[in-house]
Amino acid sequence: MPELHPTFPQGDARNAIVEAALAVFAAKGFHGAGTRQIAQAAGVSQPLLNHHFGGKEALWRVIGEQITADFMAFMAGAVDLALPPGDGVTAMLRAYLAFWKARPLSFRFNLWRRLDGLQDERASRSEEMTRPVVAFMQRAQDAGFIRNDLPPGLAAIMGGALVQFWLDSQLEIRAALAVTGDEGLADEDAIGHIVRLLRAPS
Amino acid sequence: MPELHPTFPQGDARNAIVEAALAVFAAKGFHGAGTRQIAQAAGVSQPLLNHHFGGKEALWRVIGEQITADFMAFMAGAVDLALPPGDGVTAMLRAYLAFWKARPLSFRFNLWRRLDGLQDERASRSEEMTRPVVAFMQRAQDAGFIRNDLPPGLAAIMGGALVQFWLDSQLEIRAALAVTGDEGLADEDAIGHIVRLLRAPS
DNA sequence: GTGTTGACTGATCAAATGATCAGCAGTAGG
DNA sequence: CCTACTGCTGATCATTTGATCAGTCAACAC
Repeated sequence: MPELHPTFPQGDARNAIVEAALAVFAAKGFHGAGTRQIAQAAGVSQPLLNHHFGGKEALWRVIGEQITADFMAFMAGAVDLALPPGDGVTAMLRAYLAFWKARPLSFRFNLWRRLDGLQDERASRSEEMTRPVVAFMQRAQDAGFIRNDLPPGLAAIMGGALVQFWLDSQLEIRAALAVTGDEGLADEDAIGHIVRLLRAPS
Repeated sequence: MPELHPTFPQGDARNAIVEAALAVFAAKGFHGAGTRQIAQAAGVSQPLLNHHFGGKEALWRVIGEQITADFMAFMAGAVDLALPPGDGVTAMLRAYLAFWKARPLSFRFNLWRRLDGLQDERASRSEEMTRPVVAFMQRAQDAGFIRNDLPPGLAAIMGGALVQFWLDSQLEIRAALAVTGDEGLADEDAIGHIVRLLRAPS
């Protein structure tokens, strides 16, 4: 089952290359991944990769854009403005977590991308990704659900950061919990804790 | 001014290599960095790098361990068990932020390391790094300063995660704040917000 | 049939990689 | 003076890198 939405309906080899490249890039990053390894994982010859994408860097960029597009589409469907603020915030964080949890390779690819990527690309991307979320958070804040002692943009992005952290650092989290003998937490518990941090004190 | 504590008192070239390697590794990661580029930045010949460290990978490991050691030493001096819980938590987060803020190269190196590094290395490292912090957080929780509706380990590590996020994502934070016309925040404001999230409701 | 187009591959290229080796200079010990 | 050792370098190694090129093959148009 492919992690990425197919780029071309019938482009068999092409999609195979994209999926294989995603896996290799996610594991070793841009510089660590070799075109031959990608080609082998895709079951095609190495020149074919250049034939379809024009080069390793272009392939990298195609994958990155595909992930962003998938994410935007998913979130657009998950953010429901009709929901009451409380449920809405929870649903949003839950969707965010579910999306990446279902796409571990894309998640790791994005981690690499953040280190490699150029600054301006990063800024514009985050701008477009956070805008709707911030607006939603402000609404929840106005409704008295989210604490109002911090800017809505910060509340929104901190929620995202904590979910990101939850996804990224299971190892560290488990270690920290073990210090006091606590056991691991389920995803739903994590969402609950994060929402509670952001809630207005009742 | 070197970012790393000198490894050898008089090892002139050796320390130059370490500093140069830190810079190049931080910029491009392990696979993106070339030994020739490191040598050139250090003002020495490329074979000298092998002569002193035995290889690129060993050099990478030396730097990583040096950063961890510096961090541990710094935090040990910054965590003051005599402080009242509230001030102690604030001081701890402030120290954490100050340490990495003063060492942007080391910070970025560590980001790379987290992606490259082997899992077991990661686990043991985080284990040893978080243990004292968790213990401290539990004390602050018992004293009623930190909210008690989440495990102390989670409180400790979430505080760290938010500071980390603050350091790592200035770009995204600025973008999110701009959506509602808010301007940037000072470090001290960030610390304040983070502590407030973790505080017990009064 | 012929011609054309596009997907695809094996062979190969120039460049860059990390590592190695022989040797140079300086210095300390005898 | 000789030896030994250490810090250091230029030259060079084998390997791997991403990219290119010529050419095969099948599908399709006419």
